[in-house]
Amino acid sequence: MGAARNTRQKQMVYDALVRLDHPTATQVYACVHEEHPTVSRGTVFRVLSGFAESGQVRRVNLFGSDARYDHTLAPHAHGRCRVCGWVQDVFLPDFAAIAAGAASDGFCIEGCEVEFYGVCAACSEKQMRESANEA
Amino acid sequence: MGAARNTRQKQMVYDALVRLDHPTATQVYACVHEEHPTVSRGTVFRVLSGFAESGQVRRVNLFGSDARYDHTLAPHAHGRCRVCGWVQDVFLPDFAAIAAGAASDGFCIEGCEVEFYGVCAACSEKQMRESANEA
DNA sequence: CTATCTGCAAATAATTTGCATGTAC
DNA sequence: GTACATGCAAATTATTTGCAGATAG
Repeated sequence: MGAARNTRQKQMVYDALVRLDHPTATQVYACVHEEHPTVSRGTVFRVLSGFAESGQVRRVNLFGSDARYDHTLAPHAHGRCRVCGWVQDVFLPDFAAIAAGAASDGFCIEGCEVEFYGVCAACSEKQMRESANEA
Repeated sequence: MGAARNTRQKQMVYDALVRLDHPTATQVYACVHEEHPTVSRGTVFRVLSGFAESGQVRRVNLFGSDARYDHTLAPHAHGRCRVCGWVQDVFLPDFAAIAAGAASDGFCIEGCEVEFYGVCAACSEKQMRESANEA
C-alpha cells in the first residue's frame, strides 16, 4: 500500500463536503457533478470512504437516513431537527468524560457518537407563529 | 385511520426481534421467513416501521451499517465492538440529564441516541491471548 | 515508469411500493 | 362487511465493484 495521491477530484469532494453542511455521499456527488460532470459517482463514494478511513473526515449515521460526512473532527454531538431535518453541531464540554465514564463489563471504549433529536430553533418559532395564527 | 390490528405476522416479527439481539430488518426477515416462508419482505419492513413509528420498538442507526431495531425501550446507549460487530446495551444512569443539559441555541431536545464504539470484553481477551502467543 | 486513481456502467443490497387478495374485528 | 394487512413482484435508492485508460509522484 502506497501513499495517497492528491488529485483534483479529492480536492473537489473535500471542498463540497465543507460547503454542504453534513451532506450524504449522494449530495456531495450531486454538488461536485454539477460543476464537473465528468466526476463519477464511484469516485465520490470511494474518495469519501477513503477520507473516513484515514480519519480525514468523520462518517456519521443519523436516524433513519443514509450515512453523512462531517469535516469537523473535534469530538461533538449532533442535533437533528425532527421537522426540517437540519443537523446542528452540539459541542459538549465533557464529551470525553462521558464516554470514559460509561465503560462497563470490560467494553473498551475508543470513541462515542451522540445524536440528539428534537426541533431546531427556527422550526420552533415557525410552529409557534402558526399556532398563534390558528387561535 | 383505524386502530392497528393484531396479526400473526406482527407477533412473529416481534418475537424474532426480541430473540435476535439488535437485528437489522433483513435479519428479522431471514429469521421469520425461515420458519414461515410465506411471510414477505414487504410485510417485515412495514411491520418494523410501524412498530418504530408507534414507539413499540426503537429504531437505531449504528455506524456504517443499516438500521437496527431494539425492543428495549428504556433510554440507553449502545456499545458496538469494532472487531466482532456485537452490540451491547449500555445503561447510563444520568442519560436524561445529559440530553437535557446539552440544549443550546434554542434547539428543543426531545430525545438522544448514543453509540460508543470500541472493543468488547470477549474480543479484548482474544486479542490479548493472540499477542501472548506471538511473543 | 508504475502504483494509484478515475470514469463508466453494470452489479449489489436495502428498502419501498402498487395492487389484488386475505383477514381481524 | 369493511377497513386494515399481507403477499408478491417490480421499482427505487444508496452504495460497490470490475476493468481499461489516465495521471501523480
